[in-house]
Amino acid sequence: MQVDLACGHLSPSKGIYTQKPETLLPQNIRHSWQSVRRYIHGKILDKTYAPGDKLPKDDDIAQTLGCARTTVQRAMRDLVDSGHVVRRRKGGTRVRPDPVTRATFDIPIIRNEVENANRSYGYQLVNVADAVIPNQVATSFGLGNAIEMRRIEAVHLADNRPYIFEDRWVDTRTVPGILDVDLSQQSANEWLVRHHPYSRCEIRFYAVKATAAYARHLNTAPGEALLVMERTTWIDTAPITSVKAVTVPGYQLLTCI
Amino acid sequence: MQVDLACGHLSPSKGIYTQKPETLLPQNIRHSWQSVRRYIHGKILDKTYAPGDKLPKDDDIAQTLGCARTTVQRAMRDLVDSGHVVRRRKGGTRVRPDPVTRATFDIPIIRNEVENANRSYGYQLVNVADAVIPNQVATSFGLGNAIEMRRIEAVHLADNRPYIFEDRWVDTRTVPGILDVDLSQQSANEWLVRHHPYSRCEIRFYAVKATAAYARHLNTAPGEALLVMERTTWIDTAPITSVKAVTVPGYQLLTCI
DNA sequence: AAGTGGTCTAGACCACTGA
DNA sequence: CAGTGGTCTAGACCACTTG
Repeated sequence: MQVDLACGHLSPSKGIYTQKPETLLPQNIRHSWQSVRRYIHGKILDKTYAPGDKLPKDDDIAQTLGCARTTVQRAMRDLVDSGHVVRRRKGGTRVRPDPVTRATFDIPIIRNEVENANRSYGYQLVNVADAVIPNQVATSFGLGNAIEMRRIEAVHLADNRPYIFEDRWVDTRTVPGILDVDLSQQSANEWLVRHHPYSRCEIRFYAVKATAAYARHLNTAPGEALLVMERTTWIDTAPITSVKAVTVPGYQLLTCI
Repeated sequence: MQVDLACGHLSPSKGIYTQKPETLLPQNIRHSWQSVRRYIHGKILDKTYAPGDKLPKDDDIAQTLGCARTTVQRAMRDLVDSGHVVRRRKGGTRVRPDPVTRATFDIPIIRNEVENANRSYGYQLVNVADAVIPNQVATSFGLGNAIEMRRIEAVHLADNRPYIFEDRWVDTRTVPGILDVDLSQQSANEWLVRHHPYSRCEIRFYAVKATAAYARHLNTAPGEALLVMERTTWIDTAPITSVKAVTVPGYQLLTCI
C-alpha cells in the first residue's frame, strides 16, 4: 500500500491520511520518495522549517515516516537539486538561507535547433585570424594576461537567413589541432565537440546593442537588442574555447520541462 | 578497493586499469557510480554509442562491470539529468539523438542578490491597476482569450539606483487575496511566494530595446539593450502570475556551478 | 572523535510500454 | 504479455566536517 504524505501548499485539496489510522502506522506504509519530498517541501513552504533552519537527520525522518533511509536520501537529493536545501556531512540538512528559483535550459546544437523547426540549416565561415584576445575574453577565461588565440567568426543560417552569429576564440596551446582544420567545410563547434570534450563549461546570458558588424552579419539594424549566449570551456584548467553566440532579434530561450 | 573505469576523452592521460589484471575482475572491484558514469560517458564521447544508439540494459552493464544494478541506475540517472541519454521502460536506454548542453541557473530573490553584493536593497511600487492582459501575456499563460488581471509595476533598487523593473500580471481569479494586500509595504513576489506556491513555472530569456517607460523606470536611455527574464507560474493549470523582470543594462546571468 | 550524509549491495517487486 | 527501467528495503561501510 502506498499513501501520499502531507503535501503542504502544493495540493491543499488532497486529503491526507484518508485511510484508517491503523493502516497509517509507519510500518505498514510504503512511501514513495516523491511523497517524502512533498512532505518535506511542504514543511519548508509553510515555514515549519524556515530558511537557515536545520532539518532532522535522515535517520529520524525515516523512522518518523516509517520508510528506509535510502528513500529519505532520494527525496533529499531532489530537494538539493531543486535548490531548496543544503546538506553537509556532520553538518546536517538545512533549508537554503537564500531561496532561489532553479531553472534548467537545454542549449541545442544550432543545426539541430534549426532543423527541428523544419527550416533548412546553413553555415558560413566569415573570418579566421590569429590575434591577441580582448580583455573581455581574457576575463571569461580567468586569464590575467592577454595572449594570442585563433579567432573564428561564422554565421549560422536558417532558411538562408542569418540566425546566429558566432564569435569564437580558440586556445591554440590547448587545441593545436584546430590549426589544421578546414573550417569552411566543418564548423569549429562540431570539430571541437568530437575532438576536445570539455571538463568545465561556464555560460552567461546578456543583452547587447547590435554593433555595425553584428547588424551586417545578422542582416538587421544597428542598435537592435540582441540576446547573447556566451560559453567558455576548459579541459581541467586549460582554456579550450570561448564563444559568443549572438542571436537574431526576437530570439528567446525557454526552460526545458 | 575502488578503481576508476575508462573515462574516454575526459582524462585521456589517466591510466586505465593500471592494477594487475586479477585485481580488476569485476567481482573484486567496488565501482563508484561516478566511475560508471564516466565509463559510459566516455563511450558516448568516442562514438562507441552514437546519438540514437541503444545502450545495453542496466543488468548487462552491471554484470559486465561487476557492480550492482543500482549503481548503474545511479550513473544513468545522472546521464539523463545531464541530457546525454534518454531512458524508457521496455524501450531501453538510448543516446540522445539531439545532443544538448544543459545549463542550470539560479534565479535569486532580488533582495538577496542585491544584499549579497553588499549593496543596499530598495523596493518601490510604481503602479497598480486592473486591465485586460495584452496578447503577449495571454500567450505566456496559454490563454486563448484576453481576460482582466491585476497589473503591478515596481522597481527594485540597489544602492538607491534602479536595478530591475518588474512588470507583473496576477490572475485575481486564482489569487483573489492579492486584492487585499498593501503592495507598497510588501512586494507582490514575497506575498505570492508565501501564500501561493506554484506547481509549474516557465521561464524565458530574451533581449529588448528599452522603451521610453523602461528607460524612465531604470534611469537609462531609450534604445538600450536590456535582458528580460520572464517567469510565468501556475497552480495545477490555473494561472497565478506572469512577470517580466527587465534588468538594467549590463546585467548578466551566470550558470551556477 | 563522533555525528551525519553519501554510496554500495542484493534482492524483490512494481510500472510502464513496445511488440 | 514480456522486457526494461524505477523504486524500495535493510544493512553495511565510507568520507567528510564540525565540535
